[in-house]
Amino acid sequence: MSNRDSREARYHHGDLRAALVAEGIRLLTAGGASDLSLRVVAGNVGVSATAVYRHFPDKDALQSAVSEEGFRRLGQRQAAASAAAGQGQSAGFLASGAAYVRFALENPALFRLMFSRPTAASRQSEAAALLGRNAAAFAPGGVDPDIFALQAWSIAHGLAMLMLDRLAPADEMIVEKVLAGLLVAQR
Amino acid sequence: MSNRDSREARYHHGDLRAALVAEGIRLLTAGGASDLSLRVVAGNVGVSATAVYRHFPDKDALQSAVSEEGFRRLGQRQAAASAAAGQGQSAGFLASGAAYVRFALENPALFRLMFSRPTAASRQSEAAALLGRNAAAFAPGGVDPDIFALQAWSIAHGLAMLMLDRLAPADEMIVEKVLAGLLVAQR
DNA sequence: CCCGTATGTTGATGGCGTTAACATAACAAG
DNA sequence: CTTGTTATGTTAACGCCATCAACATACGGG
Repeated sequence: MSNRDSREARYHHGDLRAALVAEGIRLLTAGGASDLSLRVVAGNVGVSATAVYRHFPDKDALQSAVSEEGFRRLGQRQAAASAAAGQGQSAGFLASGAAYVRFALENPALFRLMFSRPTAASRQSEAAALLGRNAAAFAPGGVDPDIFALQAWSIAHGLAMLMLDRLAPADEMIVEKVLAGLLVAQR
Repeated sequence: MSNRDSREARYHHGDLRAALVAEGIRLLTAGGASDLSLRVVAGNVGVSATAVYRHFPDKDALQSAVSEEGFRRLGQRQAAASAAAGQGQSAGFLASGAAYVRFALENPALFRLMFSRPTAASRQSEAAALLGRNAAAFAPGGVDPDIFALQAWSIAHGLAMLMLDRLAPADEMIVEKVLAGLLVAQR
């Protein structure tokens, strides 16, 4: 009997928090970081600006939630790419790095937001675990796997950033060559 | 005869543009990116907010000028570190990379601003030239020096960013180990 | 000396994040 | 079913922001 299914003009939204995060992601994907305003996000979801404060203490908290969702999606993309190229093999390792860079290029504003806050939550994600396993497997002899993991992350992250800033041409071929350098030492 | 030397309440400032950029750098060094507001920058320089528009078309242009000054300082630091450690030697190359990361850690907000805009002017700076020379000298056999240069820049830039975001511990020892990985292949 | 232009001023506008006060819907207890 | 509590929404207002328009001052070349 409840009209929970009818999406018409209900006073209570149902799952406003999720809707706000989704709209935030959408705005970031569509435009730049400055397009992410509380008023606009709320308005697009069909709710007054201050309703946001029932679910987030301030704008920064909303951005953190959006950022978290971004990390989740990035992790998925990396895992998928890694699996497709052969998990546990060096091709899978490189593919997960390339997926990282590709995600950044396809979602510039979201990626920037994810890494624009000193508040960036350290990811205990699957992605971090995957990186750890790969680092242990592919670190050249005598190199601390933790250091190697940081090298791998740094090179992918730095390359993504430089390409976003147009300081390097955003070319898939270049991505592969730059990332492959990591494994050269081991040949 | 001119009272140009007396700094007292002149209607015309003298070199407002430079003063605004300097104050912008100072604010960024002191605090976060959000502390950089036209009104505050202008106020601290002793001028009304709208005076800024006589020297910059909008806030973004002021930020670009501040960013440019940041790049100049970064280049200086790299050149100095490289010279001190032995220019043309691998130690000098590594030192310039470490200086890059150190600059980022010492000037978080400025560094972020410098790389926060798709508008980031590509640097035809001395720093770029230095990187090119080093890449040509130290690229492992069979590796395109341009690719090697991009690898070096990416790893330094990525490491700096990850440390700023506290996704890696900001430890000088770690910086050296991560950067040294670049040259391992050549041993 | 004087006038044109560069450089500064004040005042106003619309958008922003945020707070306070109020309104309504959902829900649990009697 | 009724009732009171709480979660979730609303409107109104505040102060800060970037920016614009109109006006004021001072520098420097004829």
